[in-house]
Amino acid sequence: METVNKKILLVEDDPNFGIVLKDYLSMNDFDVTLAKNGMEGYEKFRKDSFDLCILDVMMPYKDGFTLAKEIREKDENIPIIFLTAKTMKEDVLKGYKVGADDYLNKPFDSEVLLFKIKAIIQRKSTESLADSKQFEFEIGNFHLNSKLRFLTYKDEEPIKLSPKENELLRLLALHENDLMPRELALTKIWRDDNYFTSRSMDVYIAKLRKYLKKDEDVEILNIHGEGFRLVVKSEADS
Amino acid sequence: METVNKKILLVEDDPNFGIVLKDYLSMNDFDVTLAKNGMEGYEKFRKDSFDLCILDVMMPYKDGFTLAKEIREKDENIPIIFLTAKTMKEDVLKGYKVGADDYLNKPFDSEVLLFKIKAIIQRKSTESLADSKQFEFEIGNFHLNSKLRFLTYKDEEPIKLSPKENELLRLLALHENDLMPRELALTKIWRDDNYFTSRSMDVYIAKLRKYLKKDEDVEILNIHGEGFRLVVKSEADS
DNA sequence: ATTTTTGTTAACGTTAGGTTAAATGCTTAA
DNA sequence: TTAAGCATTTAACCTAACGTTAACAAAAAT
Repeated sequence: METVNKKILLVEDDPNFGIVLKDYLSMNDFDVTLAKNGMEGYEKFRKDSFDLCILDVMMPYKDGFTLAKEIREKDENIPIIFLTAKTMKEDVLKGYKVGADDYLNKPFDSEVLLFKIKAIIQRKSTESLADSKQFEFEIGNFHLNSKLRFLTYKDEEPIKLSPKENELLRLLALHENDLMPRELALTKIWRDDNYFTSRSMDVYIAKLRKYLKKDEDVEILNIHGEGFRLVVKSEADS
Repeated sequence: METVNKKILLVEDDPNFGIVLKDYLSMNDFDVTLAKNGMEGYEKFRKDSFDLCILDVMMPYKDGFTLAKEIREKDENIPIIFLTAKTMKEDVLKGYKVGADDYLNKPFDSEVLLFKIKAIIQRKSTESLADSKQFEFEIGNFHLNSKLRFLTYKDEEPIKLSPKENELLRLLALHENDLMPRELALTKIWRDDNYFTSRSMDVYIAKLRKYLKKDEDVEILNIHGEGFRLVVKSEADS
């Protein structure tokens, strides 16, 4: 016996494209439910349980972002892939803090989609602790793109982050204004909790502080013996 | 609402058999146009668009093979199923290099036909998705024609690309401004992911960078350990 | 006061990537 | 069949990126 197929909710208003994509995914051992607009998509989402959603962004009545927000209200961890028009770029996506797991420009190569689906499902299944792999964050005046590993301050040139810098900052951002325990970062990022990894982490905290100095409302505080706290002052400010 | 019915052109000179077959297919959700000989078949083919053709081979005036050739001149991808007499065997068919998608001996089981039709339509639709391979891209001031494998900068002479150069650039373009994972290119283009193919890919990246140098707004960035990113600056610029 | 924890910088080793050139493989045309 | 002309791989060498560790300073806890 095989393992049970992963279930995908596909919301796409173009019927031809929808069918073709559905068939293609079905052929690749996914159980696909197709909805032709946001309303229907939400209904189907409520009535069933899925492993992943693929949402077209541009749809009449209810666009993909809005639908995603509703879906995330019900399940904040479900992976979502957006299909966007080629003309739509980062800037647009930035506006919507929905937390996409990935997005693809239409038209796209079907094998690329398959690759991404598998990568996401793989990632989710190995992520023991259910934290969403949200990869975009607003941190004061910074924007962190954790997938492309860069940190942008206002309109300046993005700062490239190393994998460790990136993961650490992301982890802090996920706990914004809250304690991010030392042990958590060491376990999740360094996969080992000892004197040296701990010192290594401190080095990375120093690096991040350097980057974040540009915005004086953002800082990383230490909670002695416990961990760190990424604080953003006056977020809902004057 | 379902997707629109598939349209079938059926060319069959035996009126009884033709009608029966047409009705049977109609009952199974196909839109069937019946022509009673090759001439009529060709006329109807020209005036409408179909998803599939079913051609009797043995017909007066214009046989099925000849008709198929004419049809293929107009549309080289349309699926064709031939209905042949039982006595006619492979040898005969071989002579005609028409590119049949399938052929069936008369008399045949109607369910078999149905099955084959569905299989063919299914196959074609996913093929078309797989090479919904967009093959033309605007990359800054470059134009990539990925089918003819050349890259044009403004009005200059097109640069010829080798197959690998072409596929790699195309893959990058499909992910414009986004991460194109190393692993993806290696899997898709090199069909193997090891140290040497990986180094080979790096060589190709270097080649592409050389071509792309002409436009300083276009560059291929590396994301250490992850892959590459084709960035185009100031696309929606002042 | 003294120990422990944290902050920070610098040095180091390792690995990934950048690039060029040579070697190999493939196709084609003489 | 061989040689020319490609495309592609492999090799070689170099630089950049990363992460760890060490060293020392500062802060916090005891």
